[in-house]
Amino acid sequence: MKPVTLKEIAEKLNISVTTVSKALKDYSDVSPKTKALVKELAATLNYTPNSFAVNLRTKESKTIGLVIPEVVHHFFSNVIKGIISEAEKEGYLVIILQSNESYELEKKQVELLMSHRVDGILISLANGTADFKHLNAVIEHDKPLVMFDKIAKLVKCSKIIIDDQKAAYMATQHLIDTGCKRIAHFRGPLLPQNSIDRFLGYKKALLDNGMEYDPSLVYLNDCDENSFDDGKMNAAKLYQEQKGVDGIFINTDMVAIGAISEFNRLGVKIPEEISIVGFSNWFMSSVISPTITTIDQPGYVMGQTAFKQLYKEIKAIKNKTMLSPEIIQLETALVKRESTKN
Amino acid sequence: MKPVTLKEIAEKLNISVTTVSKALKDYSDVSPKTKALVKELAATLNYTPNSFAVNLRTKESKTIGLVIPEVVHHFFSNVIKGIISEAEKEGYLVIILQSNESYELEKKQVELLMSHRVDGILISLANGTADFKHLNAVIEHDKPLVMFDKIAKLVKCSKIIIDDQKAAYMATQHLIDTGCKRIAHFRGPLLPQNSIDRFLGYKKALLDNGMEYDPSLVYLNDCDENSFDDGKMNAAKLYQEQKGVDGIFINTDMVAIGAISEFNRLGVKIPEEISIVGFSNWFMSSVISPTITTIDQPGYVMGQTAFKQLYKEIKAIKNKTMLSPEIIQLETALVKRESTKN
DNA sequence: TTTTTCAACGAAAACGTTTTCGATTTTACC
DNA sequence: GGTAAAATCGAAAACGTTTTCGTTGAAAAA
Repeated sequence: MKPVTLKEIAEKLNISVTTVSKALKDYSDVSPKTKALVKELAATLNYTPNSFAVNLRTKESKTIGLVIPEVVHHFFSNVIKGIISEAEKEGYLVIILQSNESYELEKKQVELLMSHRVDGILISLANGTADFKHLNAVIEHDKPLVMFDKIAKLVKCSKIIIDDQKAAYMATQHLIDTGCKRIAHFRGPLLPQNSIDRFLGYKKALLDNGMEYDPSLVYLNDCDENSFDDGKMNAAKLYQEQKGVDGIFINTDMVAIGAISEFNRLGVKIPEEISIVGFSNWFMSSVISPTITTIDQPGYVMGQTAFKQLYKEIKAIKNKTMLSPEIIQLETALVKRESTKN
Repeated sequence: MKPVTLKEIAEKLNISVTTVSKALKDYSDVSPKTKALVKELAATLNYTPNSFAVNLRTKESKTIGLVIPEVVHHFFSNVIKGIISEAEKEGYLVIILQSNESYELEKKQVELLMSHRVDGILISLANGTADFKHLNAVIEHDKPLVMFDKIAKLVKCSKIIIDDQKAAYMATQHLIDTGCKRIAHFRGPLLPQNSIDRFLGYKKALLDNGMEYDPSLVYLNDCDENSFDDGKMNAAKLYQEQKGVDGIFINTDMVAIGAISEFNRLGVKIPEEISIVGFSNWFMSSVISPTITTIDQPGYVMGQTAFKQLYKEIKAIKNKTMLSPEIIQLETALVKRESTKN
């Protein structure tokens, strides 16, 4: 059962392929009569343009690539959903690839997308990525690239982010406002800009409130991941060290959940003995006990915004107009729940 | 900065496009010398074949489509990951689309994928899907189609599933074994095969153990979704009705979490007063308090298996060999936790 | 030497579409 | 009736590959 082509329609109607093509695209130089004829036959034959041929001719595939560190992740799931839904509105399809937080893999995936000639690339960096040649290569090939969430400041492209520093400041300030005197920070992996900014926000909030900044209260992760077990381990360590900590600002809800789980096990009361603020506002943090005070990170909207920006740039390149990169900051909000006092 | 083509390589080397193409694909009728020459130049020029042209010529895109009800979902995230990772091994890319549990949208998405001429389609049905014309159309166009998790028995294609009935039986049996005398069931939406089979397993376990099956203890969902709020509502309803229920087998962990949250609020002790078994083994069910006894549903492996089967069928169609549809059942296991007695 | 075989290459068609540009016909205008 | 303008169509090139089938020249066999 072969797919029907323009040629077949043309032969059946005794007209040329050219006219058929034009009729279907409502060119002004084909008469209303033949247009009607062509469209009718096309409909009954169930004609669909061969997208391979269209791609070759138009040099675009109406497909974009998306590279994220991890698919199984509440935040990124929401981003994916935002991207897909927005892309669909413009007739774009989305190819998803993961980097597994590995620079090597991320590089490979970007190159794979380039060789498949997607119309643009959306990326959130792996925690380990410190070299940006693969990204600059994309830009040099005149292919639109938009980074979101985990970005590299050094790459000249549009970026969709939140103000991590401000959000972290807000989170820490809330701990201070609710009476915490000695506040620790679980900061996650070393490299990504996110971790750095959240740490800076934490530090700034302390200093602005005339509190001491004690580096020994900042707990790093061992690996490049923000995992449940990291939360447990850091919580256990903090408990052991007995430094009089009464509040923790934690990099990610997943880690916060691990910490809470460990504190529950150890019999540490939350928020009475230790208050906790997480980051991301996963669904999970609203159903765990105690529910977690956290920073709402708008994943869905970030996905939408990222695609919209990419789409703008795709169109710009088609029209050969230059567009300078934009940095778009999305709003975050503190969500107060049971893991902090009020 | 235009991409380099075979033609340019040919001109630089003063040979024909044909020979260049053959050299790169190691045809036997080109001399080792020219092969080396071509390959070297191709490497330095950073040649990558124009996939649009290759697609048009070979009539395949090395791309498959995936349609799922919902992206933001722990189980489906794992399936996606399994599919992507397996697809990558064979050089396939994955386009993801959602149906939002809507039949209309599902139909549209399938047609969209067909018009983009993917090499095959993987699908997990929307809860509302009761008509299968859009799926049969795929098969009639000789395009491989594999269904997983939420399937339709009536469609003649390969299916990757778990034995829902057996798993539900196991779950219910566990409630019985741990002393429950009056067991309710939250069954989820009406239509999907999953719900039906899990319900049947529940019922069979009761009868096999000489217990009464009471239809009034089966709670349906209002809408086509398995939501947190459904769990809360059904739990509240069950609490109000005071039917002496001491155990519940719940369709999905998400609903179970809602129910637990409501029981916690109402002061109902779990598992002392009511035991609960969920379904799916989400990560969340291992961190909530109490942790939930549940059925482990292998999402990642299901994704891998689904792609492998699709790949087999893609190859079969290329070789024009017939392949009859396969039904592959994956193993599930009961994960005992705190929401049931022991 | 002549014939046969084989190695190495290239011309050309094909995949199905889009678009430019020219050709033809019809209509409008004086 | 003649010319100009507008309406309608189609030939052909192009996008970049892949693959079939011939062609050439040289080596091997006779």
